[in-house]
Amino acid sequence: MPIAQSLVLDNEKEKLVKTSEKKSGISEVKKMMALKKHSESEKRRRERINDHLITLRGLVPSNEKMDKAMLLAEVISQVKQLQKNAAQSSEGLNIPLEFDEVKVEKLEGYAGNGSSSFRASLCCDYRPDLFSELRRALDDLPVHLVKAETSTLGGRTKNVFVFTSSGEGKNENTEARELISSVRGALSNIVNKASASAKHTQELYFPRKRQRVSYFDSSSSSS
Amino acid sequence: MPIAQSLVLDNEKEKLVKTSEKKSGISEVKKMMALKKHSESEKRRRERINDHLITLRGLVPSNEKMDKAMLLAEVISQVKQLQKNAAQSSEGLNIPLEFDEVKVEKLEGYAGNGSSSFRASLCCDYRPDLFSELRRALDDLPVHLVKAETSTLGGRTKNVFVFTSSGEGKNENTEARELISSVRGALSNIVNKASASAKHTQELYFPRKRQRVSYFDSSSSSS
DNA sequence: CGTCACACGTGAGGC
DNA sequence: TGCCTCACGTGTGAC
Repeated sequence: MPIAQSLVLDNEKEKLVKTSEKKSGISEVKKMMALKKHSESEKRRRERINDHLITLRGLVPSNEKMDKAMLLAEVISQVKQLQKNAAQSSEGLNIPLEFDEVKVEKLEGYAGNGSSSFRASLCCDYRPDLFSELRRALDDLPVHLVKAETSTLGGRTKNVFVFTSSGEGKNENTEARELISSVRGALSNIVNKASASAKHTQELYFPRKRQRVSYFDSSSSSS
Repeated sequence: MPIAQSLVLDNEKEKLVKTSEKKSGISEVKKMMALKKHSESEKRRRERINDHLITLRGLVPSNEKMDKAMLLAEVISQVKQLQKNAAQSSEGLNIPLEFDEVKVEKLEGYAGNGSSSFRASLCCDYRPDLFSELRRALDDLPVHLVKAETSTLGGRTKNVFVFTSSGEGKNENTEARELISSVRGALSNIVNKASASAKHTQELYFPRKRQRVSYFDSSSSSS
């Protein structure tokens, strides 16, 4: 179709110059209006997208000077990171596992003063005397408890302790190793005692939907 | 600059016709190559951006059928939500406050199925019967407990529950409001009872260093 | 000069 | 058909 050269776009605003002769008139102007609508609506679309990108720029820590692709990459890593954290704090870390576990480890962060801090966790079936046993065990150890946290779900319980060594020094690493192993031993005893007396092994895990959750007691039938 | 009309774009592929006279030949070819480079580079840029958008599509819960703008909106709310959660769980959430507090709120994130989820927290002095009272109170309420978490520090305790409505619907918002207020009422009762019987107000807050921490019992002398 | 990132207008294809 | 979204090539301005 040799309509080429028939249209020249002026640099003036929306001026349409027709150099050919035949079939002039209405259809052309209609096309133009359609095109105009189209380009305006496309502009709106771009605006919408870019507004969202601007908003996102405000949400990521790193400041202005990033192009679109970098921004999106940042957002991606941000989301991944946050999701991981959320998953950790709501699944991995705080929701009791379905198998028994004792973990003791040194925390790399500072403890404030010189002494290092530790994190111990144990996961087992819940039983009423668990907490008093734990307290007794921890009182007997040369540790300084900083934080205790327990979560209970579906008859299982997970307990996390953060503590520092009581500070009666000798070599730091030696002390840390001894402390870790004694804490681990104490907690393991408790967990093993628990599983020895475990007869109420009902609902060790739950089918992920509509599970009935009892708070601090797996046997009471509740409401 | 009257270079206008000097260039006419043919509808043929990449044919550039110069209607003026001088300087024909090589420079035109160069221009063409430059244009080609340009468009290829633009294509790469678009690819980078779109790849990131694809990745993001995989990270948001809601599935495929969203256009770019909606996707970005989703990402924005997702990021905001996760940031809020992260802030909550890393700051205020886990360390018991030094003043009593009851908070119940609707969580904005999805609960998976239709029903919304809620977060209730209360902070008060620890006392031995606290947990059984809490359990009784929660059993009496039409809630479906998803997660329970308690932390204890310096004779104070903070308890956080995440739950969904039991789903016996009516209007969602109405139900949510009623649920929130009844949960708040129940928890407030417990906290107030606690502070009423509070005589052992020793060490309500601690000087941040070398505090003595008791696990689940602020009054017993331990060991 | 090249190169980069952005906005624009336009064609294609889906409802 | 009209309106939408998307990809493309190009114009432009900043280093």
